Amino acid sequence: MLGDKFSLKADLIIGIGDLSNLTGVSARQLRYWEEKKYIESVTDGKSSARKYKFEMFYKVRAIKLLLDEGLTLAKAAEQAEQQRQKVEICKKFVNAVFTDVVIEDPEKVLGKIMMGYLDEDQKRKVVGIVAEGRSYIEVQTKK
DNA sequence: GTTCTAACA
DNA sequence: TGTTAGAA
Repeated sequence: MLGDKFSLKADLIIGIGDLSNLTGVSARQLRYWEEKKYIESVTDGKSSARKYKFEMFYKVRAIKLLLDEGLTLAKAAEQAEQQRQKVEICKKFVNAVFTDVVIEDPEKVLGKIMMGYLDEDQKRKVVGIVAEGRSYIEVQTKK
C-alpha cells in the first residue's frame, strides 16, 4: 500500500488499491468506470494490473463528490471532465499571461500579478490586484 | 498479498 | 454494485 507520506509528484503512479483507498471508490467501480471510458489507466505491458497517473485521483474524487450529491454516474463523469478542462485552460492562461507575482502580504497571502503591457512603449502596465475580499485588474499608466 | 476477469446470490 | 471464484 501507499505509505502515509509521499511526495505529490505529477508523474506519480499508483495502483488500483491505493486509488480506491484514497478516494473511497471501490476497485470494482474503478474498473467499471474505465470500461465506460470515464477514467483511464496506464498499462505497463508487463502485467495486466492497472496503474493510474496521480491526476486520475483528482478526477475520481471529483466524480465521487458529484455522485454523492446525487448526480448519475454519466452526469458526474461529464461534469468532472469539464471541470478538468476548465482548470487546464486556466493553467494555460496563467502560464502565458502572468509575468510575475509579487507578494505584498505574506500573512494574508495577498499581492499583485504582473500581466505585461498594453502597448509597445510600455506606458500602460496591466496588473492584477489580489486584495482582501476583492480582486481586480488595473491598468497603471506611466507618464 | 494484490489484482485480474468473469459470473452471480 | 458487491462479492465471489480461480489464476497470474
